[in-house]
Amino acid sequence: MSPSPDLPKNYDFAEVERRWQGAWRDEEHFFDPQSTRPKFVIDTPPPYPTGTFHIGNAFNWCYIDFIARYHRMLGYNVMFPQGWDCHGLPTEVKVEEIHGITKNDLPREEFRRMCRELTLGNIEKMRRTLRRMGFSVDWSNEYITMLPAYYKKTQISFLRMLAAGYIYQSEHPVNFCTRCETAIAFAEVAYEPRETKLNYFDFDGIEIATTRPELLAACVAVAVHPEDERYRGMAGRELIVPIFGHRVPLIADPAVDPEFGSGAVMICTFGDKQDVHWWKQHKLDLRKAIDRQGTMTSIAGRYAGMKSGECREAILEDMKKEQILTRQEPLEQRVGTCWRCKTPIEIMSERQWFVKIDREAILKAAREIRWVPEHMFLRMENWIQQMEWDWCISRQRIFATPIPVWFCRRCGEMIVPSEDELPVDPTVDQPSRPCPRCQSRDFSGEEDVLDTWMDSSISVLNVTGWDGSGIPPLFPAELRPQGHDIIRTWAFYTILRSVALTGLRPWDQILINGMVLGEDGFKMSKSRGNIITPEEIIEKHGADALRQWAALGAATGSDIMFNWNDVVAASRFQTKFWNIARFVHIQLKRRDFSPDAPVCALADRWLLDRLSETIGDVTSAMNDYQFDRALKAIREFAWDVLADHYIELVKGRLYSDEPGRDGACRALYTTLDALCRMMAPFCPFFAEECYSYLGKGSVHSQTWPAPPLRDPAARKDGDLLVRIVAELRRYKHDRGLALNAPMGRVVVFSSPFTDDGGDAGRAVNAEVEWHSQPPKLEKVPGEVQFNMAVIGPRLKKDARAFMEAVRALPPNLLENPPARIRVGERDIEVPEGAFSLQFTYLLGGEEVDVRIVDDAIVTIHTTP
RNA sequence: GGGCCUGUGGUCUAGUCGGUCAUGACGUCGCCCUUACACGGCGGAGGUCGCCGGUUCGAAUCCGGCCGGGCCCA
Repeated sequence: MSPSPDLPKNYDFAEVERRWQGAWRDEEHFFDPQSTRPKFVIDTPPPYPTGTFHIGNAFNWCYIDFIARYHRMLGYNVMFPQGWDCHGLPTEVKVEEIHGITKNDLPREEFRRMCRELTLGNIEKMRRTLRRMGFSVDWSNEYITMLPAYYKKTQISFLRMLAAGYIYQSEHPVNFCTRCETAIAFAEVAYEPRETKLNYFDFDGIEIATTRPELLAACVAVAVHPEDERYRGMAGRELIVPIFGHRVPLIADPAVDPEFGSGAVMICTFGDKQDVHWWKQHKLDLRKAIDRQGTMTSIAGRYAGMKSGECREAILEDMKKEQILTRQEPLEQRVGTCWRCKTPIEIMSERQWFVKIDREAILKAAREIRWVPEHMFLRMENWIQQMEWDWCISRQRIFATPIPVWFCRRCGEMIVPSEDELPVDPTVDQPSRPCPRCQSRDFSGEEDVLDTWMDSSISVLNVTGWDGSGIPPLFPAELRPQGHDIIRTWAFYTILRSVALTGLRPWDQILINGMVLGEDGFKMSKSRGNIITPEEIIEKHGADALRQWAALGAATGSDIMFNWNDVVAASRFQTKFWNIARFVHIQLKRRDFSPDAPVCALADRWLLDRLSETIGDVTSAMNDYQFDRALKAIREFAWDVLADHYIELVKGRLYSDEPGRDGACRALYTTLDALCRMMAPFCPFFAEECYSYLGKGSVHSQTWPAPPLRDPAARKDGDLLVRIVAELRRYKHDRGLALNAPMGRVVVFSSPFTDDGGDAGRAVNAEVEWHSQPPKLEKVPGEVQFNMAVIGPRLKKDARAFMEAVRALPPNLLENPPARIRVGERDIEVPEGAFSLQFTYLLGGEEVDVRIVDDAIVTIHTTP
């Protein structure tokens, strides 16, 4: 308790944050596999290593770090791992850009090496931001999905699911991006509004409306609604496709909307998802008119070789020539596009790999997880329930985990490596044994690679120690923190994979955070120019201030608008608190005090009771992940209760050498200690710096504070004391008196207590006397105040009539209420505390001002 | 078109399993440089709690409808 240096006058966040960042050791945050303490494993989202850790990441990580630090203080063995989800198209594109090449110019392995190199550099940049933010990441559990140690596990998971029958390959319609030349999953399809033309043309006597004339060559049927009078009896007929001349059936299907266009629709393979339905249902032909590059195929006849867009124009032109195009009208529609490059997706039938989706099992596991906020579960539920196709996991890319499979060139047999041979790249490596069926050694390796979600959806298995079999030792994890934008992807796929590989839910709880919006209320984007980087904020106000913004800017789960004001307010709070700490430190040092001194003064016991209440509030808010409430409670307590009320009240006592001084010192010490601990998860640098002056080591190795004292009587009396002092200050303010100006004699008539240890008098610079007996004042009755919290529940319908009856009572009865009162035709019992009569008081003879504070009467004798 | 969320003083925001006086921050106005802090203190002004209707003694809070915003999906 004898840290000697005083706190500097100003808090220099830049110096302090730099110093502590350098002083803290990574080992302090390592998960301890040997420990017997309860575990708390967090399945941290592995970000995509773009090279910048943006503010949305920072926001998400703030929540995680609050939780990690809080749980460590509660005694948990916390794992806060950091992963990097490396594979994927953006890096491929970036590498092509940097080196001025296309991926097909180089051997696959060479291209991958370039991608890995870029990614490692990006990861290093992002690590720096993570450290600068003060995140207590467990770097001993870092993982990088593109490295063999990790993607080996991805391959094992693939083989396990393949063996278990979860994975199959099949020719099936998939979403396909012709620019990226790869299949994509539904989760990767973004819908965008586009203006297009609805073209009406004559189709062998029937008018058809279509937005995709270029697919005419792929037309396999025409459909009408079975009840549509216009086409009564025509189902089953054959029609000749204009321009191309092949024959297609006219079918009836209730899914056709008779109101749309002409009520007749052409079914192509494939224009949209509905076409796929009809194609399956009616067992129609398959005609591929567009290839993987978006070029028309040979079945498009004279249009073959054109890009689909050119083909559309050419066909419309030819329709005009043949005079079958009857009209065109503009149409607003939502087009499915590739979420990376915004190219409209095509639905194509391709041989692809799929993962079976077991809706019921996934839903069951999802229900076992505690969703915070609860309503986010509905998004998962809706997504699961409307899934129609299995998950397409194969991609035609390069920088990704290879699908570890070969095919025998002679007999077609599929060959998989044994698990101890992994990882493999089947385009480079060869099977270790000949084909089991035909003994051939001539193989072709699978060139398709895995969807990146196949990597990241086993993040939880990886961090919980999965070795490829059974249930990992730390499984399930305690918490998955993530944004609501990836519920249908990362959360969904992870649950799916955990169920498939372990039969269990992946986590006990999932905490969903909102999105960060720019100051203008829109999502941050380059095109809007409303991007703010974490570095920019840290530079101006420090990491702690940014962290406080994250905690306080929005209720958990809500989207949060970035707001400089909140950051500035956070740094002001730090300044305020710094001064509180400085004041306390000066007082503790000024004169020795006994750490065992009894805390008996009313104000001191009151402070400790309020502190205890605050600790309780903050604790329960933390347990519910209500960081805004938690930090708000801390701030309000520190600023209002401690600084503005308590310290103002006991200043005089602290300046004195009275014995009561020790009690105040103890109360302050206890309070400062507890506040530093509660702030530690939110602003780790600042809390550490303040705490260091207490000379008790790092605040981050302390336990979460326990309430020091519950004293309901002191609480009640102290509230009154504080209110009386506030009233006296207001009185001075109203009179134009300086707050420290002498104000003569004040007499407080209050029955609850008569001893404040002299605090009030010193605080308002007056001679304050306390009396338990009421003064001999002339009472003048005033307003009746009703307590609706009592009256409402007891009297319900009669409340209004009751209040009218009370108001009508004569003054003497109002002062001493009768047990029953006549309301209309009935006698009604008067509930206790139903109302109270306000009085104004006059003290005969002497000229005094009277103020009423709750039940206390305060007389102010301006002429002593 | 469907699902979920949301609409609170000039701005942002808390509160939404009903209880008189609606939270806080920023801004704004007035007074005060009181030996921790003017990045402070004290006090004030400012709100039909989106609109309409219903339930209730009582609605920001519950119910219905309408209007606006967001997210996810068709």
